[in-house]
Amino acid sequence: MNYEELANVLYPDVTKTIADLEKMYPERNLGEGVEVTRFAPSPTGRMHLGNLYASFIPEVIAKQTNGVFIVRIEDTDQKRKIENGIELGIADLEHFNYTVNEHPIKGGAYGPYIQSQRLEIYHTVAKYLVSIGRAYPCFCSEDDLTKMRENQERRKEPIGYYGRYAKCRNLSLEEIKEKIANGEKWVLRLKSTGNCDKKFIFKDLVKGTIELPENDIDQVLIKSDGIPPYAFAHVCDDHFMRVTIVTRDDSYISSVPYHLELWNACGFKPPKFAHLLPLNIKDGNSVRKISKRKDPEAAATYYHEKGVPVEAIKLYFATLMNSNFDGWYLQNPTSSYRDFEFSFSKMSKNGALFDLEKIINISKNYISRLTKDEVYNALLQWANEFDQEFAALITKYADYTKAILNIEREQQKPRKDFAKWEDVKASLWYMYDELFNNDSYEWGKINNLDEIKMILDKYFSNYYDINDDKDTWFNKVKELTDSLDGYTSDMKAYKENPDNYKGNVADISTVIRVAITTKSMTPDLYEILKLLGTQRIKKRIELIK
RNA sequence: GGCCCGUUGGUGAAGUGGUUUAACACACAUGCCUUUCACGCAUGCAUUCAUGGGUUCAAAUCCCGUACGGGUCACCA
Repeated sequence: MNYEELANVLYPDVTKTIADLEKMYPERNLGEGVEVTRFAPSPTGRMHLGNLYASFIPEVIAKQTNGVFIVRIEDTDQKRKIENGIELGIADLEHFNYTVNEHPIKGGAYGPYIQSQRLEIYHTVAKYLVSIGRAYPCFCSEDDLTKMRENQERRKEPIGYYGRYAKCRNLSLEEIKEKIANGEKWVLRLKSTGNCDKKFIFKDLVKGTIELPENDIDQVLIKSDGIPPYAFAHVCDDHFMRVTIVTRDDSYISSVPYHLELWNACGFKPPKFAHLLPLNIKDGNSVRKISKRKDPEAAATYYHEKGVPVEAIKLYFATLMNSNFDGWYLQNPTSSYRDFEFSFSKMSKNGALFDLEKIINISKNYISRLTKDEVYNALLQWANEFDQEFAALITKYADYTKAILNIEREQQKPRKDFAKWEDVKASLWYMYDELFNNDSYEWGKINNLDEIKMILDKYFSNYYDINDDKDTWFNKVKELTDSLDGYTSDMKAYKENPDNYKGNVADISTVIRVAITTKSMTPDLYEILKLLGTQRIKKRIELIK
C-alpha cells in the first residue's frame, strides 16, 4: 500500500505538514519547572463549583510556576453547544479572578482556542498518520458496527473495532478510491499496534503508578463529519499549545493507554497527566458528582447572588486541593493562598464531598479580617448588582455605613457575623431608619411594658449622655440597675443567688438594646447607641410610649 | 459482565511497618469569659482505620479473599 497516495486521496485539501505546524506553534521558551496548564470546558454555559474547582487547580499551578494557563473550548460535540456558552463560561471564570493567559476571546499565539476552528490542524495531523500507515479510513456503517458488537457479545469477546474485526484495515487503495468515488461515508481510524494482554504502565501526578491493559482498539480519529472526537483533538491541541500538564477528570484515566499510543504515533512528546477527582455532593444516601442540572445550589451564580466572596470559595478550593493548606493558612492568616506551595502529590485520591458549612466558616473568617473600607466596597459592589435599594442607602450614608461595619472590626479578635454580603442587611437593618420597623420586639426576661417604660424613662432622663465614653456609659447602666428595686449589677452575687434578684445588669441592657433595635442579639450596644445618635434613639423610644 | 480506582468519626482529612493511647480543621456538645450576640479559651466527641484471613516480635500502613462505592468499555466529552 502506498500510504502517501492514500493520504492525498483522503485529504487532498490539506497542504500544510506537521513541520509547518511545529513552526507555527513553536515550543514555548520555558524555564525549569515552569508549567503550561489548561482548562477545557464544553461551551455548555454557566460554570458550577465542579468546573470552577477543576479550573482552580491548573490555574494555581500555572501561576505558581510563572507559567501559562489556557482556556480552550471543546465544542467538537455540536449537540451540546448553547447560545453564548463561551462568553458566559469565561465571564464566570473572570468573576473568580483567575489569571487566564490565553483564551478564545482574548486570543494568544497558540490559537485558535476553540476546537471547531482548529480543523485544519487536526486534518494535517490525520493526514500525517495516514501517510505513515498509522491511520486508515473505515467505511463500516452504524449497522455493521452494531452487528459486530452483538456478535462479540454473543461470543463473550471484548467489544470494539480491533484485530480481526477491523475489516477496513485490509482495504486496498483501489477499493478505498472506489468507495470514496461512490460517495460512501468514512471515518478515520487509528491502526493500533497495542496488545490488550500486555500491561501498560504510566505515572499519574495524582494517582501515582497505574497499570492498565494496552489499547488494541482502532479508535476513531476523525468522525465522518470531519470533526475529531475528544481524544485525538486533545492530543493535537495539547501538543501544539505546548501544554506541559494535562489536568482532567479522573474518568479519562482508563483511556490513557490509548491516548499515549496516539501521542507516540504522532511523534509528539507526551505531557504529564494529572487526573483529578470530581467534587461530589450528597444526594439522599448516595454520593455523586456535582451536576449543573441537578444541583442549582452548586451554580457559580448562586454564590454570586448571595454574595459569598470569591476569595472565600477559592480558599475552600485550596483546602480541598491540598489538605495541608488548612494548617498552613491557620499559621499565615494574612497571606494569600498564592503564597502556599501546592502540589499534585498532596491531592486526595478520593473525590471530596462538597461542604457548605466549611465554606461558610472560611468565608466568615475571611470577611472578619477585611478592613471596613474593603468590606464596604465589596458590599457596595454586590448590592449594586443584587440589591439596588440597599446600594442606594449605603451610598447615601457611606461614612455612617462604614462606621457600622467597623463595629468590633479592625481589632485583634474581630466579629465574624457575615458569611456573605446578603447577611449584612439581614443583621444590621435596624441601623437605618429607612429599613427600621418595630413589628416585633424580642423582649427578654423583662417583658412587662410598664416596667420597660419605667426603666427606659429613668435611663434616658437620668443617665444617658451621648458623649460618655464606654466605661462611663456602662458604669451608668450599672448605677441604673442598682437603683432599681430587686436588680443588681454585681454579676457574681447574682450568679450565686439568682433567686434573690429580679434581674441583673444584663437584663437591663437587654431592655435598652431591644427598645432601640428590636433585636435581642446585636453587636456592641455602646457602639450602636453612639452611631445611631440621640435623635434616632429618641424617636425609637417614642415608638414604645 | 471485563478492566481500573477507592473505602480512616457527622464532614474534609493526616498517616506509607514500631515516637498512634489515630494529627489538624469544620460541625456538634459542655463549661469558662462576657451587658446580648459574636469572638476567645478549656474540655469532650473513631478503644479504632469497610470486612474476613494471612505475613511479622510489631499492621490503618504489606499480601490474599469478600462486601460496598465510583469510573470506564461510543463517529460524548
